[in-house]
Amino acid sequence: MADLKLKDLRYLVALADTRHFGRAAERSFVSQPTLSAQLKKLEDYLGVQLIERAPKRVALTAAGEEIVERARRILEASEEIVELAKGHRDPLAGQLKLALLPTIGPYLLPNVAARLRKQLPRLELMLYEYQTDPMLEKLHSGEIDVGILALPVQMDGLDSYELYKEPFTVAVPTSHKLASRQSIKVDDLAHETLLLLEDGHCLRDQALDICSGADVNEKQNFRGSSLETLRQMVAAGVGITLLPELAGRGAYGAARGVTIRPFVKPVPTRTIGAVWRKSSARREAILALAKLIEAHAL
Amino acid sequence: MADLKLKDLRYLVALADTRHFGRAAERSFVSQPTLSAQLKKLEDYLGVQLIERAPKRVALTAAGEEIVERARRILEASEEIVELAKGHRDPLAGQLKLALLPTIGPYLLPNVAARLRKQLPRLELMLYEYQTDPMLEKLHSGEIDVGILALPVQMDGLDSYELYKEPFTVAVPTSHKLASRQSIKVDDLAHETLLLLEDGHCLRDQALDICSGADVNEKQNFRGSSLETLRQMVAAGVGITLLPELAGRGAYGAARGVTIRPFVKPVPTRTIGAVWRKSSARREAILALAKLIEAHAL
DNA sequence: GTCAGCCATAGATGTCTTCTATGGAGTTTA
DNA sequence: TAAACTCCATAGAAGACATCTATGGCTGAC
Repeated sequence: MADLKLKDLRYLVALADTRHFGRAAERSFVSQPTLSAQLKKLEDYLGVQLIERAPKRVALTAAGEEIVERARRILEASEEIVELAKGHRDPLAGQLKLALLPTIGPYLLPNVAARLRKQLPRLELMLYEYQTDPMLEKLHSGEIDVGILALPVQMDGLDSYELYKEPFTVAVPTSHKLASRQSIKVDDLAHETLLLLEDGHCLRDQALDICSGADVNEKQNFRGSSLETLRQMVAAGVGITLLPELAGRGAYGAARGVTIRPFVKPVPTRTIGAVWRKSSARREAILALAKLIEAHAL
Repeated sequence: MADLKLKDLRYLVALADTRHFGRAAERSFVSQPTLSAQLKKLEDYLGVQLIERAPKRVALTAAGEEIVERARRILEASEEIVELAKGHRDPLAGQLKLALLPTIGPYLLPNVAARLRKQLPRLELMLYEYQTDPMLEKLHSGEIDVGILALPVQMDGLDSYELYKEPFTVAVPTSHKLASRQSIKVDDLAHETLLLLEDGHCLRDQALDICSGADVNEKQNFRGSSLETLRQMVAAGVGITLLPELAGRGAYGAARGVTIRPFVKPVPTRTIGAVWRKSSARREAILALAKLIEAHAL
């Protein structure tokens, strides 16, 4: 046997309101026989008479009254679902869980935060910081919607969008001999003491990769836990380090005792991109966000 | 466009539980393509993507999660309706609003109350006392389900069942000359002072009708408001009255100073019946009640 | 590279809602 | 008292839509 249908409940409530089959049918945009027959089926299905049909008087039985009451609640809740869905229709609204690399987040966000609020006002960003591998895991598991990291990464099931190419810069103590140069070659780093982040930070590998040609010495027994740690170490004269350009600019860049110098061409860079699940329903919001960052990151 | 269907919500909840189209379909007793297509239609109708479809991973969007939550509530409530209906299926259960004439109620109920509780234990009787006309009104309006009164009455839209024929008896002061008779003829009432109920009581009209042949005098400036008032007046020697047989028996019948005597044949009687709306859904319970009264009233 | 798992699509089928037309009971009006 | 009207139920036809089986396509695993 068929089961309960919302439509039938609507018919029943319409009848309860009008106490008249014809007008209830009209209100339900169906013919009177349709409403009549469907309500009879509803009674058959429930095994209870809901309606007293008298020539000039339609009334509900006790069972009918109780069921109408619940039917109203159900119909209200079903309307809520529709309304709720309406609220979710705007692809540029709602929560978007965004993760950034620790070497990107604090330096990129100040550049785009204001524009974000203006251009995507209904997008509620939830911010997280993860290193590449945990970020990819949380992306796959659905914990976050989009990650901003250094490309390339393993892309199975993921889509990506290239945001910008970020030049590396060299950070040296202000008193260092390289501080007087306008720009620096990779070979100039030979025999320098290089300060690097701890394992897990992709920036560590990128820096090592850049310096693989030159004969540099990584400072032993030291692993910085953040770029700010590195910066302070450089200021203290312990060694030099490589900083992504964004990290060398703005409020953070002006640290005392540290001088930032660009590389000469070909400037080593890293590619920053946004990554999300191919199957993500937030693709549209993510692309809007990505394009905004692309345009205003640097 | 079609509207929300409970079945679709069931599919969605099944998918939320299993996170697998095939198993959700199995749990819903439909094929996988059916569930797939219906959920897509649901998304189209709501205008929101509810499901992230990835090769090895089915997940819900934020909208999906919220809607599933409400869908669960709706489905629970719809189950409640079915359960509620089940509880109303027993035609011999539930409330039954029963009205009796004031000249019947106190005398009939003691005879049947015990049997009622035993034979119709799930029937919850709500008792009322009304005179004939208000009773018929409340019957038509649906305020009460069944009335017990003296037939015949105006039967438009009503059904009736004859319960019993109630003989009238004569109540006289014990010191009255008629008290010594074994039985009484209507003509014996000639020149007696007759005590009657106030207007509105059908018993008043019945008594007047019976006595219309004899030359009796209704006590002026007096109208009893209940049979008990009349009985006390008789005991006080003010006059005589007619009592329905049930009112002359049992606990009430034994009042001091009052003697009850039967009429000789043809004994005047009134016909007591049950009356209900032709359209009433409680017909079955009413008939069961009526047959019980018919068997055990006298 | 092949295989298995899984969801989407296509086309056919059948159920069930819905319609119009009509019947029948009851009430009101001429 | 008959006729017209109101209102709900029934009948039969038409149409909409959910459902099925078969199949395709994509992905991840061995």
